[in-house]
Amino acid sequence: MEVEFLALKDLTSLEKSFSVETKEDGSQGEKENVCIERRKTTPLKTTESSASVFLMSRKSSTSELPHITPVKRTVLAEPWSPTTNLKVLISAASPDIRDREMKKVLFRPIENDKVKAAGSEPLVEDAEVEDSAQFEGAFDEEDAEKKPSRKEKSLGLLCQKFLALYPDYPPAHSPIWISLDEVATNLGVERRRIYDIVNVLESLTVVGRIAKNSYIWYGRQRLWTTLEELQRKGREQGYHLQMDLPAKARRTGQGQEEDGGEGDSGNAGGNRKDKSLRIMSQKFVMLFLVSKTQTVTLDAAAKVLIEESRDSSSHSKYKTKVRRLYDIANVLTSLELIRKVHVREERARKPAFKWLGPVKFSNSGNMENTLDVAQGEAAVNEDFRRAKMARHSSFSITPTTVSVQRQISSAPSSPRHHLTGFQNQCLDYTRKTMSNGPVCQLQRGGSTDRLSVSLYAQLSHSSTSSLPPTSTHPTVLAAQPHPEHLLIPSLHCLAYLPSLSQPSVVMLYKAPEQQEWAPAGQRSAKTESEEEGKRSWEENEQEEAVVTKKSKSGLEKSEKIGAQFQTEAPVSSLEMANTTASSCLSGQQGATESHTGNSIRDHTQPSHYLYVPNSAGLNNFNFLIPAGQPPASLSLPPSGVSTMALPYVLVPSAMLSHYPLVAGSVQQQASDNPTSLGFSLPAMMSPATFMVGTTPHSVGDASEISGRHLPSPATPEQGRPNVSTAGTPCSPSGTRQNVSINTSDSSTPHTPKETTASSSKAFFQTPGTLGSIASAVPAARKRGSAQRRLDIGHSAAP
DNA sequence: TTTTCCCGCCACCAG
DNA sequence: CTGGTGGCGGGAAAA
Repeated sequence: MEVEFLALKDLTSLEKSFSVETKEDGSQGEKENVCIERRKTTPLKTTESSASVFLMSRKSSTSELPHITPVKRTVLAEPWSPTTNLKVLISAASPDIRDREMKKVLFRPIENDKVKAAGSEPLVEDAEVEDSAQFEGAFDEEDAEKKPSRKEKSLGLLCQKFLALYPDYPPAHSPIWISLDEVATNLGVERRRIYDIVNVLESLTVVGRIAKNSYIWYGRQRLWTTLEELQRKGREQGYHLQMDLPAKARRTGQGQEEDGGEGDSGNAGGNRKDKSLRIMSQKFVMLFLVSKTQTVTLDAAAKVLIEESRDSSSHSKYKTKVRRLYDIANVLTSLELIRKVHVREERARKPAFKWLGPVKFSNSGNMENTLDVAQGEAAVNEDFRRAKMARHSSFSITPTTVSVQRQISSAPSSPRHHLTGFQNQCLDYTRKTMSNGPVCQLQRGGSTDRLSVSLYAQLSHSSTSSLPPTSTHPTVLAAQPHPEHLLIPSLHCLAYLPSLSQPSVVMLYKAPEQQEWAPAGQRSAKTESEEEGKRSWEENEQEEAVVTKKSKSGLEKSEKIGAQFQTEAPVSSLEMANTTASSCLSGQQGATESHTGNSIRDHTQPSHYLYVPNSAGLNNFNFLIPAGQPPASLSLPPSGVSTMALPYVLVPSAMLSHYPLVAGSVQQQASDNPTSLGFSLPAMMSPATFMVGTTPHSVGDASEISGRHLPSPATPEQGRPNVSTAGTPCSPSGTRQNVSINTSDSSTPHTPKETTASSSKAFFQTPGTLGSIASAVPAARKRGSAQRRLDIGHSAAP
């Protein structure tokens, strides 16, 4: 696994190399800091959102800096495509998100520019990239305007990214550890935000708390069981009655649960604190589960919750509750358990949410572990499907991808855990994907078969974890384990999104076989989803929210494109993406032909691609590297720096972002984006070769960088394999080499630290693994400390 | 305007 | 204390 990570990193690094210089800015490194700081300090923050992540590593050098001004960097970072890409993918998965994504996408280039302007960087990247630059220019136009909008920072989006980092169904035997610090760092947000997400996830047992800053990722394995329990509890409590009641009537017996209730769900340690968000989340979910309509209005939920808490339900209380519910709803939406709708009640339409998850838990309770869940379940339960539908799970990251594996390099990092799980997951994902609403539409397209393209993404950042010591992460150990598996699964996997904001790399590949996958059940699911989609269209009112948005925002474009196959439905961005990818792989030409995915699908070309989001330097371009390919293309020199030559495809990020590119319908895009995209895929894809410098590992560097204790490779923790080596067999592509890419050295002078650090470490590590620490930690902590100071100041000062 | 909800202050708590 | 958590609500961006 690690390998993979490494690989990703490497990839990242590659990117970096391009842009290398960015790193040099010292400041840039820490996004975290940046993020944090910037907010306060600069307005710039706007953009920031998540993107920044990767950079973190750099920060290593200066632990202190963090606070300092990172702004520039941030900016830089953010804009990037990586994030964007994610978003895109995500969006594909879920419409809502999509919208946001779309919007966002547009601007990144701009941002980049801005950044440049900011001056911090050097831009070298640009220079290097030059070509790209040109392209960029083109793209820029499109981007031009966006900025940071609030949406980019939304909890929902953040949650998506978070979810994308881990597999829905991690292997039972190898738990995935999560370090909040790392996550925060990777996602480029403050910890505070992560708490919000984690608390909700914990309430549903998607994660379980182990210790401070440490959580275990359960994914959806326990979710169904938890939901079932919640349903039971909800009934016991009479929530269903309450729902019906007017407002206050209910009160019936609520008291009991309150805090205690949740227990099983997962909270490990009971804290009273848990109270609110966690409990509130469970109660909110209960309301859905006991609701006949499976639709709950915020208003009703808030009232019910208020009563329980017995608070005085002053208006302010109500307001506060509603705010919290929005937070929860955003997370649940990301989980695809609910979706926003509007219910018109008497006079007006009220915001409400509709449950998309399972309602009947026919199976005996424990599905969780079962088989590996996904498959079995999927097949079996409709409910599951439903749940799945939504998700963009596809995005989830699974780590494993081959590419990743390969890499490994040094980083100590972490978390490979994911990997293990993958296999299963992969399957699942696909299914999900299939099933998912968004995707579902494929059928229409006529292509029943989907291609399975998988995207693997990785985080580039190195988050180096700050916590090295933590130690506890057993997971680590586990994780590594069997690279092989990884590979296999990968075949099936539809898509993995890069989890992070910056996925450094994404692998796209098409499954060789075509599958028939969708078993009847799934199909049905699809159908449903489709139907839903239709309804929404038809129905306008309620659901529309989602749908509409899509259409409005980016969708139109995509849809148009997609139209060929589908109409209304939200296009499955994924497909689009897939298509694209596949097309690329296959030969570019296809794109045109295949407007639809079909053609593409047909192509069997399996190919794996490594998708390298353009990072800083190349704003607009993304590289698709045929992984599978022949190694020939790649060569790795054994020793440290080596350069690889890879055939690659440049894809304007913009395009990627808008899925549209895919189909060949460049035009459409064009329409959207005014100038930019001029190219059609085919064109875009021109293959080329590119050299990447590799550095074997930067691990050391990283450690150095951080200065911290970082264990660096050696880290005790886990035994993670560490590093290097890695060699995991990568899969299909076999080219692990690519992976290795990493590095730093590459061409630029840069600071190794940064590069390495960032690149290498980060990826997924889990919880404390990496040494990255510095970067990550600092930011968070610093921030925290800062606050503290403030706090202290208060208290003390007086 | 209203709906959403980001942001981060600040209280709490465990170590 | 110190640092991790997370309640809470102001206020501003979306709708």
